Amino acid sequence: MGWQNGCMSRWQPNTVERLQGAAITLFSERGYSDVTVADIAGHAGLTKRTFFNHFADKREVLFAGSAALEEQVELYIREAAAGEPAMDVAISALARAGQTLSTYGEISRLRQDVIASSPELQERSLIKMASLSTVIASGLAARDATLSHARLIADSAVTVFGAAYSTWADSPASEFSDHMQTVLAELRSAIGAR
Amino acid sequence: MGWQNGCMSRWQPNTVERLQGAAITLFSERGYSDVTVADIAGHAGLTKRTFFNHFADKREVLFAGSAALEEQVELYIREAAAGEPAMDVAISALARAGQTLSTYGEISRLRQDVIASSPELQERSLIKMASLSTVIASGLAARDATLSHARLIADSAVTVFGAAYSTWADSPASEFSDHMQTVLAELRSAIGAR
DNA sequence: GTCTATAGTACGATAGAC
DNA sequence: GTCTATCGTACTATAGAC
Repeated sequence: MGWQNGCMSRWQPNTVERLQGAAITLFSERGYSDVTVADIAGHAGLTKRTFFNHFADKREVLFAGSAALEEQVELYIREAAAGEPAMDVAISALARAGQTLSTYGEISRLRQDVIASSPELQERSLIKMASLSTVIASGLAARDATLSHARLIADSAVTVFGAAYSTWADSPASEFSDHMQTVLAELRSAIGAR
Repeated sequence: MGWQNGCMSRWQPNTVERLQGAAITLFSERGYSDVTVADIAGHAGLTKRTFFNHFADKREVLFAGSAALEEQVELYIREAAAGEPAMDVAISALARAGQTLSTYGEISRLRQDVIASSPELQERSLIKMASLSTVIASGLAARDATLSHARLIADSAVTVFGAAYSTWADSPASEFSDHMQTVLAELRSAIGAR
């Protein structure tokens, strides 16, 4: 057991991150359903009890960052200039908040594959995206638009975010915001040509 | 009890539709969680056993048409002209398939409100929309695009579909495809101005 | 049908940091 | 002393194997 840090803390730091890392590693190796919560906790030098102290259920370990992401997005939308078009506000808020994802790096690809392999994880992912969209829609509606218009913009921006995340996860060294802009351009040309 | 039809059938017709109608009526009156499956079945002159013969669970009664919708959309995409832009194919397939919704008429508004009132119904709705998007993406990928491009188009088209459904449900006498075109134009102007 | 493994919960105890 | 993060144990519910 490791007293790695200078002070005499009894516990290793970064509990949540260690659990996330252990979970993604084990899920990738053995598959989501063949890994127990006890396995994950043990791999991180912790117990099942502690796992559930940090995550409401087994799926949540893969979505731990989503609350922070939402908060950031909400903040960026509030900070945006008053006259800026709603779609630009939403896209750049997501692009900026998404930069934080770069701390995960290579893990993101594994995470994507794990989620793609399990219906219950895909379901949870959908819920997280919908929640993110709701946050954005509220933020935009508070600025200028009607709620239904804001929802349309928010849903579309989150669609772009999801696509950008997919391509970015395949080359996590690249800039996330570049992927956002690329996907946005792709969508614009698909929808705009008339 | 009604022997309404000329032949000597023991059962009233339109079992599924009656169950749907009963469910939406009762859900609207009492709220989703305060209505049991037995209530719904009884209201339609049937039993709980029959309900589960037609629907996998309580939620499914509100999403019974989705499989047929997917099949129609899939067909329309296969039938589309080869050179047509992917987004146009997706949008018009959804617009055409959505016309079938007009048989529900006023019920649609109630259905929307019920879904909006229950997290577990919203969750199911998300899954249905994602499934619809997957069908569209497959269809488009078979035509021309890469899968990731097809997914972007499909997700966006389904977003438009969802928004169009919301506004249409508020005035179900109007043409569904008009709502699709209106929302598409709304999105185009939000995303396109540069 | 029984049996088993696992998810998830509840309550308390412990050991440090401050 | 308080606060917080961990751990121990016992419990319920449920899904799958048999």
